[in-house]
Amino acid sequence: MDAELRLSPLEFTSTTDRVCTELRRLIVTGTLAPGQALNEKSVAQQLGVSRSPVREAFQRLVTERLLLAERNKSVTVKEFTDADIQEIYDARIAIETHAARRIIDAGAAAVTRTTERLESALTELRTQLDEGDRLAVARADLAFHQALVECGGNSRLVAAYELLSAETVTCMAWLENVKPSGDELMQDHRDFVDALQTHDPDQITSVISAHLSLAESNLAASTPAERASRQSAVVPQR
Amino acid sequence: MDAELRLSPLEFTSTTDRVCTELRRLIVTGTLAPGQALNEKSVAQQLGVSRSPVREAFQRLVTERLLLAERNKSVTVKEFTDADIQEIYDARIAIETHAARRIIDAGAAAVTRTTERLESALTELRTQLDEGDRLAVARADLAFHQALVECGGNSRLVAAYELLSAETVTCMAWLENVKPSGDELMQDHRDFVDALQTHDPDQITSVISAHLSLAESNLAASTPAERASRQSAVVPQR
DNA sequence: ATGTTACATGTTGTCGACAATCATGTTGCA
DNA sequence: TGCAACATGATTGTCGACAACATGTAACAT
Repeated sequence: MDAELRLSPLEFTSTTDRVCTELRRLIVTGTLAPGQALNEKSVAQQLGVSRSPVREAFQRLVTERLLLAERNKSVTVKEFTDADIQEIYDARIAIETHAARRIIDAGAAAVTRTTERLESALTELRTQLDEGDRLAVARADLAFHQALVECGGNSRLVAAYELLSAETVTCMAWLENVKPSGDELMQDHRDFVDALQTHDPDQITSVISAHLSLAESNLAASTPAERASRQSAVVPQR
Repeated sequence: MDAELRLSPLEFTSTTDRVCTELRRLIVTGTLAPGQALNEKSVAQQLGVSRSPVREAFQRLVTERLLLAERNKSVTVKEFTDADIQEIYDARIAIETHAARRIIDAGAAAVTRTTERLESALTELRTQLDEGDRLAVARADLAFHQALVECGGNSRLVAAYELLSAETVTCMAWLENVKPSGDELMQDHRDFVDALQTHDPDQITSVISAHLSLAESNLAASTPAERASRQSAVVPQR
């Protein structure tokens, strides 16, 4: 009967999921300004859905720390202080160093496998650097680090790290990051990979700490990016 | 005028918050069985609220990994496998060791302050041990570790650790934990505090790893707790 | 007896509406 | 002119209703 036409897996995604994804995108790309209040009705109308899924998406994004909720007040896009940036990078150090140690503990094969993934992430980073899109570079950078954490094999730490990644990108989107040159950035990540291959936990730990501390100070030293251009496209309705 | 009756700070908590708190309590105490399906209407009726706040609470608890959601299916209470337990304790090691290192980095004053908090947590643990309530002991144990993480000063890691704590308690509530004797447990935590006072990062790191690895194997070796008694009090409506 | 179809029931996903709360601007009065 | 009280409008919190979906049961055909 149905021998020939083998159909696709066919995947549905809930409305809440899509709202969530879209809002997350708008936040991490900086399209929605920090501190920006999000009107439920307005967001719902512009996305063409009702308020229920929007509210549920808000709930999720609040626990993801991208939105801030206060009773009887509109949720607002989270604003990041210097202290936040410090915390984010500190937490990233905690998770990355742990992942690296676990990978080394797991033996040479695990290190090799990780190295391959990191190399491929590096290639992507180089591509994006040549491309020139600031945010795409930031995402490729983060993808590199995320690959390391994933190789650590702890899904809970991966989840925690994803939240930190989203926060990091959000910060970068709103601060004119005093980025090192592309070559410097690449070299810095190469050192990272090399350190992993020494199989020395303390070595890789100090390299990670140094790498992230540097990135943190680069970010903290940045100035707020003016962007009257892409003014919040999802709220003005007043 | 209003000199005499000075009123309270007066705090309101949203319905969603209360639903969330109540469900969390039922889950971590094991009143709700792992795998148990939660009917929205039934839960709403029994809590005396409508489905909206219940659904929003579900959203939060899903991101807290206490509930599991599937499209067009009832959310279910998360079930934990041995792999989960392994992950949870591994993640706890990552966060606790990092916190300890940061506390030591912060200097002698920070270590002293931390020690005081840990001592007070130990006193509470002793009290609960004498009391004899298994779950209360587990909570006191977790409170000790949580105090350490809080002293680390990174609110994001504290938040991540709270999720892990809740998962840990849930596991303990459902497994007949082969607990060491009260004295052993106390001594183990005392060693923990002593290690911190050496101000040696590697020392405290290995003690934490050993402590949590031991706790993990105790938990993993446990047998599922039969509890026909306190059968799920919030769902039967059929 | 077995497998399939159609139906019946219950549950989730989504929506619009109402009540409670908050923000704002205006009026009244000292 | 300044402050307080009020009126007004908008926004959130909560609710009940309906549609879409999934599951279990009965009828039917092979």
